Amino acid sequence: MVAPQLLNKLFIRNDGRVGRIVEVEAYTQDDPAAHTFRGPTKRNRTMFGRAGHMYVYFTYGMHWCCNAVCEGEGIGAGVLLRALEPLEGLAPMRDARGQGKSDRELCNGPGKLAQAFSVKGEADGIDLCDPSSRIVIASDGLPAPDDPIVSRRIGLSVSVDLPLRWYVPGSRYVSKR
DNA sequence: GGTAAGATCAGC
DNA sequence: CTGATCTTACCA
Repeated sequence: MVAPQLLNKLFIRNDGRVGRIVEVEAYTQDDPAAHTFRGPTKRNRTMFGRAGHMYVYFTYGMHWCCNAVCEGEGIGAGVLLRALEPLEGLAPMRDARGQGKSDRELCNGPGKLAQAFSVKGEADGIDLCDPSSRIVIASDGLPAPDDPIVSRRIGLSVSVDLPLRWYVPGSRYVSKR
């Protein structure tokens, strides 16, 4: 399972916005809660593509969410980025999120971090491992925690009990404890 | 062509 | 706890 390996990696936009990934959830194709459960559709097709690309989807009529595709071509699996610790570019994040937001409120939720980084549908499918991409995931040397907290995922109506959510112990930037 | 539900968030 | 808001996917 690669999901917890994304913890402590950096989510970087090439305009200077940088956040550290502190919370993730995993979705595999055999999981009824995953968008890929019933096979490829127009929306989820990038999750059936190459690993390391970004799957961006729109939900609840107003929110975008970012995922890292995790399995090889033909297998629909990914990791939802649920929260970041904002490190750089807090001003443009606040411009996107609304003034008056505390540091903690900028990226402590999947819809919030997408908004903070101005990620929308156009970003679907970009290669997060290609240094020339607008958005990448990279390491600054800080390894993933060896004692990540595991819990149930959030906001689901099926597969409610699977332990597929991980977050950095002690981080005050997770969406929920 | 109609519709129910949704990997959420902000405000009361 | 509830309302907002609208796309997607499934069914007829």
